[in-house]
Amino acid sequence: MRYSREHKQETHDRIVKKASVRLREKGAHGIGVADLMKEAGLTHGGFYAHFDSREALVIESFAYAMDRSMEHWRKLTSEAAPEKRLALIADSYLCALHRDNPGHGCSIPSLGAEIARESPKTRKAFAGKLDEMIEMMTDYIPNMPRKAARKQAIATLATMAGTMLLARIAGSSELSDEVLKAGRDSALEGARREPKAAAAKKAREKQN
Amino acid sequence: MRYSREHKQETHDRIVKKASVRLREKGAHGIGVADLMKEAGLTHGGFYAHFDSREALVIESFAYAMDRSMEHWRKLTSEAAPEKRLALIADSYLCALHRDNPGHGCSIPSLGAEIARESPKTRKAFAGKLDEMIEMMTDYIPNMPRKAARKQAIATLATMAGTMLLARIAGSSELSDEVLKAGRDSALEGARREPKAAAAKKAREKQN
DNA sequence: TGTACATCAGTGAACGCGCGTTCACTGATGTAC
DNA sequence: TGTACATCAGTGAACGCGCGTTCACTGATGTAC
Repeated sequence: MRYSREHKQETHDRIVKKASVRLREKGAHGIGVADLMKEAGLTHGGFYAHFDSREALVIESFAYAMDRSMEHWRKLTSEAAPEKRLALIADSYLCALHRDNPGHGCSIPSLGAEIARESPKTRKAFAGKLDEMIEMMTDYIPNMPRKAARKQAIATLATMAGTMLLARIAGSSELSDEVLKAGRDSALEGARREPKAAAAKKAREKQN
Repeated sequence: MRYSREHKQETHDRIVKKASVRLREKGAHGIGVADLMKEAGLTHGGFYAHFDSREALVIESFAYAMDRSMEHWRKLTSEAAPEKRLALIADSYLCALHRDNPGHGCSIPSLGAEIARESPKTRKAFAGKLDEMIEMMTDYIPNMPRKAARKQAIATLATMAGTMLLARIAGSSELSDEVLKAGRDSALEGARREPKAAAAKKAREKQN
């Protein structure tokens, strides 16, 4: 190798990083290879030294974005009490800052629909990251049997993503703020109430 | 006019109707003018006798689709007891048939993200229909002050749209069925429990 | 240490293609007489 | 009723443009000696 061993990897990572922002902003088909390369300070010709196709970049970019979301959640919750973690995530997700900056936000509301229409390969890559995200949220729901917690995690994530989608359709209007607020209050409802099984278990533990 | 008075309008409506299906299936940018006209049994040249631009067709098509969704809900609930209406809508929304046939389903999960990125004109048209839909769902939540009902309607719609989005990302896998089920059980939670204010009002009414 | 050579990340012109849009034309149909 | 004319929804070739992809080339850098 002529360039230092890390050089190519660094460039590759820079392209993915910049692309992940612009793709979330403009949509999976909303920006071309030439512009994406320009974002990384390069010309379009070099693209295929790094990726087999445009679609390959799309896959890497949204996987990167999903990883950043999960990393963000991890940091956000690392020092919080277990029962407060899910609320921290939901509140930081359902805010105007996230709504107005899709480029640095969750890929599900910004790219989900388009990715679901892509090739099975692309869709499955997204589905895998989705499952990771669900598993992560499940870990943040304490005092519930795993199965019930996972169900609640899915419902909360769906409410979060759906609320963000509606809020972005509404723009940054009064309606949009109303939507965000309604979603925020609703997202955690299921997790807040302690289900019977968990309550019973807790009671048993107290007795011992 | 040479052709019968209704002829042009009929053709126009046919284009919109067919386009609304294909656009929901393929995305707001996923199919071209020529193919959309072919769907209606026409050639692309005649397009601009009916629409100012491709974007104008997109606006008409999703408005048509949103109206069809609301009409469907109206029929679905017309003969049901008031307290069962929301559940009927949520159950018919969160089924595999809807997931697997985006072309005949709700525009929010299929077109929402793309429309949110379009021109203000397009986005506002969508936002208007969204508000109509919220108002309609609010009417289907009985025994609640209007304001609380509207909040619940937004939350339920967000959960429905978000669940469908996640389910489509997951394809038609086991995960996808799990997502649909979790969303179905969660969508109505808020509406099922009677809030204090409504309960108090009911009690007062009983007393009189 | 200095020089000649090899490598390969990155360049930029070029490719075929499909897109949204325009436009001169057609021909079926309604109207005038 | 029949005929000549006017209209205009629809046709299909053509337009400029931007896209994803290819490819011959460049030149900065690492390596061999």
